[in-house]
Amino acid sequence: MSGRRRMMGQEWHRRFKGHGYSITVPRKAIIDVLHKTSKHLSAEDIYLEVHKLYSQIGLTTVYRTLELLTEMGLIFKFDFGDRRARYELVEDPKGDHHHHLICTQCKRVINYFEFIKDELEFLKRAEKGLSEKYNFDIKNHVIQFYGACNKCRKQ
Amino acid sequence: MSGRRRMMGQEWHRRFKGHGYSITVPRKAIIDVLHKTSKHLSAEDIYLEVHKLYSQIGLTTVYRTLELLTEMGLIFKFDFGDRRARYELVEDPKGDHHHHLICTQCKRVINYFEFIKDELEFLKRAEKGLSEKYNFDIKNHVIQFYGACNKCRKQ
DNA sequence: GTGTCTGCAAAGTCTTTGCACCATA
DNA sequence: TATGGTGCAAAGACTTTGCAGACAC
Repeated sequence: MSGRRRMMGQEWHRRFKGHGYSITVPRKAIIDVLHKTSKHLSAEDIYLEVHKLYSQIGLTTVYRTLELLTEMGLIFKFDFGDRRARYELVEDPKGDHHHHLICTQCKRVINYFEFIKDELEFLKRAEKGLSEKYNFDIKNHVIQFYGACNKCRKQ
Repeated sequence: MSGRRRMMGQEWHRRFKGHGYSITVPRKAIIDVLHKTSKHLSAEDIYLEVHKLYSQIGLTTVYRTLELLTEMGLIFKFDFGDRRARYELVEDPKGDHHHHLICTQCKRVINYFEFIKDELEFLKRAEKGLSEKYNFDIKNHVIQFYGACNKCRKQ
């Protein structure tokens, strides 16, 4: 794995400009927070974190930025069943591609990193076929497994 | 395809009992609505539909039933980006397994039915491996592709 | 300089909860 | 008949919107 794939400052800049948006302090701060974690943060989590460095940045801006990033396909917006949206960088901070196991009872979410190679083979074919058939520009994908976690299945 | 796989009355009954719940008129009505569509209905959509036959059934019951069914793993709860939850039977009404292409710009959702066989091979391995490693009882899975639909990519 | 972005406060909207009554097993 | 289910109304919580001032390029 030569060359770090994760987007650095310049890259974000380019993407923002490409979409006609400008880079601002709040937006950069929010991206940084997402960069530094592998947790599934809610808008408020992010707000609180950003607030430590830039106390003047408001929750509204966080929501607006997250919507922007979601639309650009730079972050994922999840709904794991507790009723607040959770956000995650599409490009994992550590460069590790992962997906989720979600317990439908206790709502616990487990990140898993296995079977990525198997996944790739399948995805390569599917993405190619689907984007041609539906004329759809596929940027990202999500795979989730639902069921009962070790604690809940005992009950 | 011998033997219809979709759950009939008896089967739902059994599953409800298994979880300690009872079958009631509202619950059956809600399941029926989901059975008869391949659309992604919101709680209110379902309420309105159920209301045609049973005008006394309230929106609250719809929400409570949907939560129950989600927890039991009988339906999926999606968040496609407009801000209301959408529900779908895990076992497709027509018996057709499908997944979604989601446009992050206009929020359009396309059901696709291709590559299910490829998917199966990959899933079989992943599910086995993951459920063993995490001691997780996998019941369902979701695969989604995000990007720009044919209309939005032109812009 | 000009269009975009931001913050605050207020409003929205989907979803959940409290409580008394009713239905299921 | 006892426990769980339902409906209504009210509350709750996350998220969005309006508007004036500030900022990016």
